Amino acid sequence: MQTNIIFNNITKHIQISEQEQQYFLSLLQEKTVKKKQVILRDGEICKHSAFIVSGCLRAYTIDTNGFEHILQFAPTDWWIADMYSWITQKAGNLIIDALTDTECLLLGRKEQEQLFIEIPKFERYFRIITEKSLVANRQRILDNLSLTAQQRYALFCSRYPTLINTLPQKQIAAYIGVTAEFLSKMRANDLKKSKIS
Amino acid sequence: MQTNIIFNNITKHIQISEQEQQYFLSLLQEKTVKKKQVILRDGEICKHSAFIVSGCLRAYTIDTNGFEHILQFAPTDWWIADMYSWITQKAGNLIIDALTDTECLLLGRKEQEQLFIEIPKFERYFRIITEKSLVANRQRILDNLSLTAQQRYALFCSRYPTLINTLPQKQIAAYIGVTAEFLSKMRANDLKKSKIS
DNA sequence: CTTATTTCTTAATCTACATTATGTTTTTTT
DNA sequence: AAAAAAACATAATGTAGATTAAGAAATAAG
Repeated sequence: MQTNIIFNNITKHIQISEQEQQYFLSLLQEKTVKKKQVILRDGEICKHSAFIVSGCLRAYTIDTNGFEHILQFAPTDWWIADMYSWITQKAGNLIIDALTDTECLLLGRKEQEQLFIEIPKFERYFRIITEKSLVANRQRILDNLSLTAQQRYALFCSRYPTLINTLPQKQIAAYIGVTAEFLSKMRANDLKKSKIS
Repeated sequence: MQTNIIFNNITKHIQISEQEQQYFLSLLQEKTVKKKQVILRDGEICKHSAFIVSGCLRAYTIDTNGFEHILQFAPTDWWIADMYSWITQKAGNLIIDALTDTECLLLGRKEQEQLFIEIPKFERYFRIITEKSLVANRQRILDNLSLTAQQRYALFCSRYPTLINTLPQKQIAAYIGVTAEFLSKMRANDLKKSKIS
């Protein structure tokens, strides 16, 4: 597995020595996940945070009517976890599964705590990426409050150009908050308009 | 100003000595804000993060149709900032103003960085509260995706019982993502139902 | 290569919530 | 205490997006 991807990510935020890299690596656990395989179920405790080396996972819920609502996609270079369950070590309500065959690196909560004690710099790393994630999530809330479905779709396309071609439309619909049928309709409209101009 | 509120908050997460308290306090700046006073405008750089000692601030945007969308309320014991602008020190897009007369403590970004160097424990404090904030924001995204307006209002009532009696309904409407008219209608319906049962 | 499964499209109908409008009550200002 | 402004309520009408349904296209599985 290509472990250099994770160090590339880390060294954008903090500097670490070869030794520190080795120690960090020793805390991680490699895992491969087959497409459609579920790695965290509703009601379970999230024991690990996963860093994606290749492939794509997703975190979502299923509502009382059986509809899926996607909180997060995690392609290469992203972390994913049920953050609530991960930090409290109580039962969560998210499901995490694989949209494609995926390779990832798992970090246990205990291992993370140990890491912060051994190499405090890593606390900075996680603080920074948590801040960035918070900023993105806050923006998404405002987008959901203030934009139409059309605008949210356009924004998704510009923000995640890679995912548009990799993911099925219904997954994107479940992320931006519309039905697959309505997304299909919007795309048909967009196409008509682009032919005119 | 009651500075013990902030230390009460901090010591829930980390232990600090009297000396460390004094140092931290020396980095803060007291500020009082009158109701309706704006402390951060759209397009400005967010120089400070504010901890609320008393009163209530809010962070919001105004869309192209002139409608307000509220990202966050900050009553006593909460931090508020334009997180994007705060961490990048670039121009942000949030407006922050006061819903009631408010007393708060301001922490500059530079001062925060200095703090992390002088007393690394504080990096832990901010990591933890950022994690908690992230969890809350992620839950709000899922709520917005999966719940009806009725359910979101009920949830707001149970989650923030204090705010319901303090804040005007139109502010709550702009937070849960409905018009003030529709919230009023929902409340009338709720009332009818509660009279029957 | 064939069948089954999943994904995507189109279209008619429906509904939760927005918009517009008008009046009332409460709060703020003078 | 009067006047102005803001907040709240009610109701008619409008619409973005949901629901239902049913066929077509693409992927996956045997």
